[in-house]
Formats: sequence, C-alpha cells, structure tokens
Amino acid sequence: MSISTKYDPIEVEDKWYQYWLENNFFHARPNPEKEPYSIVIPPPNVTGELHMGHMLNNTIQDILIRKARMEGKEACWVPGTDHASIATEAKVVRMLREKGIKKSDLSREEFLKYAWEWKEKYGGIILEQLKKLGASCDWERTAFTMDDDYYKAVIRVFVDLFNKGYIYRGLRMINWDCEAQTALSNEEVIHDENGEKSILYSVKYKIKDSDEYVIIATLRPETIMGDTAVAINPKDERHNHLIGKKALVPFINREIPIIGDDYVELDFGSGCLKVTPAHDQNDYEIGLRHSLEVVDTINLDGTLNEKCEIPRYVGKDRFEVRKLIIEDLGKTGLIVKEEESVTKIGRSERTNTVVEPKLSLQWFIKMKEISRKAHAAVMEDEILLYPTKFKNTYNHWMKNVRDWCISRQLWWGQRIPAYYFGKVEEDFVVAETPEDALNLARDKSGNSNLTTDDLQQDPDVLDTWASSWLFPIEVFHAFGDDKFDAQKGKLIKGKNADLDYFYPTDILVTAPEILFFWVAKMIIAGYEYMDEKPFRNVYLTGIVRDKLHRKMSKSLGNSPDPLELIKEYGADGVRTGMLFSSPAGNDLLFDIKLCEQGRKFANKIWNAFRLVKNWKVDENRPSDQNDFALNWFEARFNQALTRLEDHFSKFRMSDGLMTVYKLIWDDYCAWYLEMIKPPFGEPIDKATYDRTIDFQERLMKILHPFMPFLSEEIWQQITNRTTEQALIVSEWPEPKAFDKLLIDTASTAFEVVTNIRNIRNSNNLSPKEALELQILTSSKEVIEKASSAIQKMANLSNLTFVTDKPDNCMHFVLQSGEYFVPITGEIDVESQIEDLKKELEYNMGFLSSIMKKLQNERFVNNAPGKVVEIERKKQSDAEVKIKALEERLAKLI
RNA sequence: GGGAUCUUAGCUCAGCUGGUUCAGAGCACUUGGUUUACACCCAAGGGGUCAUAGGUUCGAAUCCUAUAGGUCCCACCA
Repeated sequence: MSISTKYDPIEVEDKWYQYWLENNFFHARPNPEKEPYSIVIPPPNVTGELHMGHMLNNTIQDILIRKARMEGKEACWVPGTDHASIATEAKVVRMLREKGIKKSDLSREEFLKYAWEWKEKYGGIILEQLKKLGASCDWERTAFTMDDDYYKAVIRVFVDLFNKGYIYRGLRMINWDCEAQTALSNEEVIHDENGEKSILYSVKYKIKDSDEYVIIATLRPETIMGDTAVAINPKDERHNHLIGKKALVPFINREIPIIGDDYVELDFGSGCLKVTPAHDQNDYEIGLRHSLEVVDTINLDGTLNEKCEIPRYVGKDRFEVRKLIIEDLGKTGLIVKEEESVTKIGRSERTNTVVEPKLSLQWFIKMKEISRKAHAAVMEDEILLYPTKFKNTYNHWMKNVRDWCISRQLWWGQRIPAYYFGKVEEDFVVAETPEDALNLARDKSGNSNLTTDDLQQDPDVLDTWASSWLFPIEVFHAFGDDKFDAQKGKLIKGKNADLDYFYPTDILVTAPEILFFWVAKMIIAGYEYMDEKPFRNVYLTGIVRDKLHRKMSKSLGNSPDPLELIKEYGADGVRTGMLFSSPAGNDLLFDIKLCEQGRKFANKIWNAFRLVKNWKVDENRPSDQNDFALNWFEARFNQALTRLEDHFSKFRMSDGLMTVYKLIWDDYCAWYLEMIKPPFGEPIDKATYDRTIDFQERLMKILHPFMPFLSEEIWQQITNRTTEQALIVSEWPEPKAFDKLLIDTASTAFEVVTNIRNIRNSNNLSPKEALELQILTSSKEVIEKASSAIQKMANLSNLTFVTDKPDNCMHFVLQSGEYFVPITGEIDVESQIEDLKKELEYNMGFLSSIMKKLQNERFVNNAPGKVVEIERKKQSDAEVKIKALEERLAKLI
C-alpha cells in the first residue's frame, strides 16, 4: 500500500463536509441531558461575498463550536443573512440602472419584486462559501432578517416600543444623502482623516441703519440665504458691541439679529459666525437656544428651492450655486478674503456624496432609559468583552448615548408601521396591521367613517440594525403571537423550547467596528425582551489588513479571493494561516505565507500519520526500551492540553493553535516519533504501537477544531469507524495530571542530544557516524533514565559514566554534569580554547551579578526566602560550572 | 479638543497580580545536510539597553510621572 507523501486537501475536504452534513452532525436541538452551547453568526449581507474578515470570524466561531460539540455540549451555531437595507438597495438600484431602469420609474411593489429576485439569486452564495471553509453551522436554522416571521417580529417590536414611549417622531438635524435620498446615521458618514481642501470665504454683511459691516467666514456661501442670525462670542472685544443690532443678509436683505453665543470661537475666521439653523447641526442648536427662525433653502435632492428668494439659484445644485454666489458676491465686492482651508467634511459611506445636514421628520428611539441595563451589564462583567480594552470604549459610548434615528428613506426593509390619516403631523397611529391601524385611527380621530383608503402608511423602512438587533432572539422564532405578552412587552418564558434552551448564547464573534451599531443594540434588545443578556462573551476580532497595514478591501484590490486560497492551500491551511497571526482583538496582518505554513503543517501531520500507518507490528518484540519516550509524551501531551484549555478559556485562539502546532511538530514528530521509530524495515513492538495510535488519536482530537478536515481524514484512516465514532462527535480529552519531573528529565536529555549534534556540526561529523559519550556527573540517575533515548537520538555507540576527565575529547558542561565526546579526527584546540574562554567569561559575569545581589544585605533581609534561595542555588551552580570550565581550559592550555 | 490603547529580535506578537517561563514564540535569516514519514523536510546557529527620561523598590519589560511616536473611538471650528 502506498499513500502519497503529499496531502491533498481538495477531495478530502469535500468528502468530509458532505459526510458531516449527511449525518446531521451540525444540527442541534434542546436536550435536557446536555449542556447547551450556542453561537449566532454575525449575519453577512445577503448579497455579499465572502471576504477575509468573514474567513477569520467564522474560523474562530467554528473552532469554538466544534470544541464545544466534542465536549459533549449541544452545540448550536445558527447561520443567517442580513437584508442590509442600504447596501442591498444600492446594489439593486445599480443593477437596474445597468438595465436602463430607473428606480423612480418603478412602483414600490415593482422595485421590491426586483429586490427579492436579486436576493434569491445571490442570497445563498455567501453561505455556500462558508461551507467550503468548514463552518459547522446548523443549516436547518438558517435565518434571514426579512423572513416573514422575522419581519413581523421587527414590526411587533416597533409597535411595542412605540407603545412603551421609547419611539417618537421628531424634527432632527440628520445626515442627508442627496443622491440616495436617504437619511444616514452618523456611523454611515465617513470623514476623511486628512480632510478635504476647501475655500473659506470672508463675506461682508451690512449692519442695519449704519455704514458698518460685519465680516463672517463661511465654507458654504450657498447657504447664506438661509441665514437667520449672526453670532459673536460675548467675550470678543472686537465685535461684542454689535450684539443686539441687526445685520442684513446679502442680496435678499433679510434682517437678522446679531446674537451673543460662546459657541463661537474667538480665533477662527473673523470671529463672527453666520447662523443657518436649517443646514448645520451646530447652527441648529444655536437656533434652538435663541429661538431663531429656520429657513430651509435646500431640497432633498440638493438643489436650492424658492425660499432662497433668488430665482437664478432656484433648482440648481448646491455646489453649482456656490460657484454662482461667489461670482455674484465678488461682483458686488462683498468678498473680502478667500483662503484655503482644510475641512473634515462628511461623505456618504454608500454614495460618496457630500452629506447635507438637513432638518427632517424622522423616527427615533430614545436611548437613555432603554440602554441602562445594557450599559451596566458590560460594566459589571455580566457580559465580558475580549479584549477588555473595549469595555472603556463601550462605557464612553453608552454614557453619551444619543437617540437612534431608525428611519431610512428606502424601500428594501421593514416598512415603518405608522399610518397617517389627517393633515396634522400628529394624525398618525402605529399598529402591526392596517386593520388595527384603522381601529386606532377611528378612535384617535373620532371619525368612525375612516376607511383603509384614508390611511397612508409611512413610506420609510427601518434601519437594518433595528432588525438585526433582534438576531440572537428571533433566530429562534421568538415573537410569535402566543409567545409575546403584548401587555408587558416581554417574551413569555416556557413557550419556546429552542429559545429557553439556547438563549443566552455563549459567545458573539464580531468586528469591533460594529460594537455600537450592533453589539450594544442586541444587548439592549436582550434585556428589553428577555430580561437577559444575549451572550456571555463578546470576542472582537481585528481587521484583516495586508502587509502594508492597509485594510483589505475589494476596492483596493489587495484582498485575495478566499475561495482561491482554499483551493490552493486547503481550508485547513487557510484556517490555520489566518489564526497564526491573530491575537485576540488585534488587527491581523495577513500574509499568504501563513497559509503556506498552514499547508505545510497539514503535510507534516499527514506524513507522521503515514509513518505510523506503515509500521509492521511484532507482537513478540519487547517494548521496555521505549518506556521513557512513552511516559514522557504522555506527560507532555497533558501539559500541552492543560495549556490549550487555558488558552481556550481566555479565547486566545492563536496561542491555542500554536500549542497544538508545537506539540505535534516538535514534541511528537521531532522527538517522540524519532525516539520510538524502529530501524528501517524492522517492525515495532505491540505496546509501543498501540500507545502511539492512542497518542495520534488524541492529537487528532485536539487538532480537530483547528483543522477539521485533515483530522477527520486521519482519524477515519487510523481505524475504521462507525458513524457514531466520527471525530467531529468524539470525546474531547480531559487534561490529566502530568509528571513534571519526567518532563524536566527529558529536557535535560534533549539538551545533551542537542550539544552532541552541535559537536557533529562544528566538526563536520556525519550523523551516521556513531559517537561515544562519557559523562562525569553527580546525578547519574537522571541520565540513566533517559540513556537509551539519548543514545538513539544522538547516535551514540556507547554511553558511560566516568570519574576522571578523559583526554582528546570534545567537551561541554551542563547543569547536569560534564560531557566528553572522544573523537578520532584532529581536534581544533585553538577554537576550543576560544569557546571555553567565552563561556567562562559569560559565567563569571553571571556569577558576579548574583554575588552583588547576595552581598546586598537589604536584598537578603527583605526579599522572600524563596527568592534568596533561588539566588543561592544559581550561585553554587555557576561556581560548579566555572570550576569545570577552568579545569578544562587549564588542561588544553 | 475628549477618551482609549500601544511602543519587546528583521516581521508579527506572548510575557496574568513586580523575583526560574525573564528576556520568549512563530516566521524570516545564516550554516550544514539526497539520515527511506515528510526538501511542504532534518539538524544547528546568530539576532533585543524591552520607545526615551525620571521616579518608587532590596529588585522594574512589568508599578508611577513626563516626553516622543503610532493606532482606534467619540466630538468637531463656521
């Protein structure tokens, strides 16, 4: 039988994924016999494609869920997708535009039909891609934030929050995207770090009934016609005499008050600020303080309207008007200065157009009250964030939480269930269905003749996060009619087996940039509807960057195609590659070399398996010469497993992988297998073979979460397994107590081996040439225990203990004793002397630093006895070593 | 402007409550190797005043203060 020396992941991976699926290993259901363990996936955008961030995220989740499954928990990983209203709508609009269809030519229903078609076509892609990665999601539970149930849940929650008084409709300064014609949340507005160049104009405003002028500075002259005041800092000696007078707006000569407000900076521009409440957040707030008139001169599409009073400007885009008005102001000599200025102007994340601050009627959630428990939960460690530094960030944000604008002027999403029936702003009702709305409207208006035709539903949809904040609850179909107590506004316990069993989930793995968008909001919803947190732990991954520290993105073109990567390196290789460089919470500098390292690791494991697989067993062969190796590896395995568990408990995935990596590569392959390996062609004894198989099985178990495919393949090849015996559902090993002394003995032995190999290296001695070793030591037992291993690993013909120092030897001194290797060839005495001198010098320096400490009375008196003891031991060890080196040196000279 | 956080080997990072895990790991690098499991490999080796300056202490990579530089979040000057 021959097995390839190269591990080929491609066929193996598809085979096992299919096998796991067919046997339903990913599916979980409430099981009172077992402890639940659940994770909900951060739902990717429904029309998105897998990128490196997803790869990292989902690898981590899969590792956790696989380990939990092996630990005998009922492990449930719920997958799903997010309808992502803005992103998806933008894509659909673009797609339609390419077909020559304008959104504005379509009815809402027609548009949604296209959107759903788009969703059906592309919606599943990303989940299929996750399967290639090995994600062991419970696919039967796949959720979509616009599923019928889910849609209803979101509406139900809106109505409930409205009835509880958390939702209100209000006039607010919002970020308006003139191109997409929608409001944007602050988070969707991008400010370029370096700012953008712009020109700051100084413009003269005449003072009424006077020849004086006031000079204001503005970046946005096109908003001049919306000015309703000029503000001056009352402390400003230069201008404060003007406060109380009136200024005249250029061209239209509107009289506006000159007011005092300390918002105005003394040393920016001219010190006088034109106040345009309709078009600037700060100006709006100044306006509120001084009860200023609001003149809104800009339309939703960014053109100016007739309120600007200048016909030449009406209907033209704000940027065009800027050019025109500068021309006009220039002609009349009103511009006194133009200077270059850099401003951190906001642009829409989606359309990249300059965001227009705009007053608009929007729906809001009052955040202060509703977020209180969510704030406390993190501060009091009811929910743990990894890494913990995000706790501070979270705190800062929650303390200063602002009301959440949840309406979006889009069609793709849950439509706001508010129905208008009259002329006045207050003439609306909020209800889950049009029928309920009609009843409410009849009550509210006192007009029992109202019909559904008199009701107009709000055209806007809800912010995506206002649906995905229910994800950890609603994936379990929580808000059904009989499960929700509308009176209390709570979900009823005991009505939903899945929810009762799996909620709260164990961990959420997501990106730090959506800590507030999504994580905080889920916590809020969790406490509001379940009186319970949605997850115990939050693991925040870093951003995947390239070697130049740039964020990997499609637009930069610096992101490899994940599926291509998987093809080339295998899913196992890519998974480990991602993890090799991924400390929790830090950005990951992705380097394709790491995937290569992952692939090499897979190959290494494969070959170790091949070696063992090909051994012939001889039942009659004695095994005692391997006792040391067997017992040592047993101890070493448990030591590593203990470490691994510790890493897992702190979500240090990268360290966990490295622990397994070193255990397999260094300890198992480089030392253990080499120690027990029979000479070529010879069989191995039964006892050693059996235990090696046992080791290999346990190694595959702890490898499985990281490299599920390779480990399952080897597992199944070691022995024929029944379905129930598949590795994916096998039992995770318990860390046992281990013999630390034995591990120390082994490292002493390995140190000896390394030194002998070193001697070979520096004397050009072939590893095939057997050497002799003579040892002068006071602790013979330690070496004796490991002597057969040392002989084998160092290729010694002979290992003897001596009482006198032999001549003509290569020589080294270790803590454990003095070692002599007679060699036949010429010994380079000069270089030996050189080396000895160096080593001696180092040890003398070491000793003197210790002596300094020990001679310091304050150290001896104050330091704990144990520490002093250690120093004394160091001293005597160093003295012994120095003595040996000196004697040796004397002999050579 | 407010806040957080970081600076340890060429690179990416570990180093928890100050003392044997104290100067570490992986990769990269150098040297040598056709040792029948693996050249996707083996063996050995060289790399660091722990950002800088002070302080606390018997003792500091670890605690404190300041400085410099980086990263992130929030707010934002018209």
